[in-house]
Amino acid sequence: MINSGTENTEQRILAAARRVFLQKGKDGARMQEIAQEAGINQALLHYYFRTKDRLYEMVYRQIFDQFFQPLMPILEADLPFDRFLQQFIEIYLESLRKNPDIVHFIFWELRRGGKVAARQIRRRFRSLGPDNPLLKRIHRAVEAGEIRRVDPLHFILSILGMCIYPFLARPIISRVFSELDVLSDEFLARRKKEIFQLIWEGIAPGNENMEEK
Amino acid sequence: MINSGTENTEQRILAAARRVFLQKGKDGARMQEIAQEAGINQALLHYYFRTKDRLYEMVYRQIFDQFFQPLMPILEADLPFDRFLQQFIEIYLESLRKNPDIVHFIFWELRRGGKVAARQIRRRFRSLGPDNPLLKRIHRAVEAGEIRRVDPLHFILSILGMCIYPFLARPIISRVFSELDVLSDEFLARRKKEIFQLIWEGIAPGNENMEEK
DNA sequence: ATATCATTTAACCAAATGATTAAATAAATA
DNA sequence: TATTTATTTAATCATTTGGTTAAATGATAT
Repeated sequence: MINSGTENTEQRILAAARRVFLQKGKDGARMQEIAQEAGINQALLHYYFRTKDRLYEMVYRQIFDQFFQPLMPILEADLPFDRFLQQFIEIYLESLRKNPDIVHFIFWELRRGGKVAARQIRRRFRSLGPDNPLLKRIHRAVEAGEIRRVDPLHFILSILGMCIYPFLARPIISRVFSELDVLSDEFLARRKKEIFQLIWEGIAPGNENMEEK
Repeated sequence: MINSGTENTEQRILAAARRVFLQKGKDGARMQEIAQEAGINQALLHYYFRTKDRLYEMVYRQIFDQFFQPLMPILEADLPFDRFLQQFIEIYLESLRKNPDIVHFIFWELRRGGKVAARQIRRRFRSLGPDNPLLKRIHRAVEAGEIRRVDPLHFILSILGMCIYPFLARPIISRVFSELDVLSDEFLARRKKEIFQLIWEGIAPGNENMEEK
């Protein structure tokens, strides 16, 4: 019982719900508003998804997967670590740029999501934790002497924190530095460079001799 | 017309409201719940604060100021930059540990807070942006050759990102790495060390000769 | 043409929500 | 003691919210 009309409507609802949930969170989103956003009446929302909880869970799952995507292509490309790191940062920043609304939602709903969030974490337990491919890649780099000895988990937290924070702080940055747009090419190109450079060579004076590739 | 009884009640309400707003956000918080948390009846909430919006704005302001405190003591201490940086990281992490609930709330409500958030940002415009003491300290360090040339703003974003991210990701970390407690002494001591080391010397192989102070 | 599913409208439901009210009592102050 | 302010209770209010209903119409498949 799948036809293009029905599937189109369902997708339309999901897309609308996504927009509203990302903006308002679950608590702040209204079913009537989602219906309006999707261009349908509210009864149809319930026809397709029954309850707000169900709709929310479906949307949450999509968003969760999108945010915690493991970026497998570059993880499998077997690049030297410095090239790998540069590409990781670039792709990660670009992904955040394409979906700037997600970061605020993700962390808030991690806290608020209760069972829903717990379910998604459980579903992705291994790939987020013990079998995290990024963890493994870093561990390999340490063992192979590509980078000095670091704690892989802490290293990941550092990289991700540096990539994500400007997007979280964007509402402030755009107001107090009026010429700065976190989503602009300039800012992100600079961001990519500063992150990589900081990670690779640190800031101690005298660490500046690195040749650009 | 300020007496200890009244002020006590007002503070009690504010403290309760803070706990509930931090946990549920503005949208999810209920006046009846706040009243219960404060051990009063709901009518008194309105007697003191009139509306949910007003109560929220007062609480938001407190929390905002707390989160964006400029840590003036160490900024004024005129330490060498590496010592300064170590202390900044330590104090910042400790501050986050004392108020782990704030981070999720702050960034979500930056997005959701609308006029309220805008007002607070405007109020703190200069100290967050153009006159940011941390920006100045970094700029001075660059000019004095204490550290290599970096973009001060990007550098701040990196430091803050690295400090804040584990707290944001805590709901995940605690589930997928069951032995890890972000708020524990061990984790934070390690975090402090890894952040400083990464910032100071980077990860390129061969950057490992730094003596511990 | 018939049957089934998708969609709409408008009204309705039950519960929850922020807020108010009236009256009484408790506490603080002069 | 008298007055004023703080606090309580229980009920109420108006509105909103997620969800339901009945009937009709539109779209699709056979």
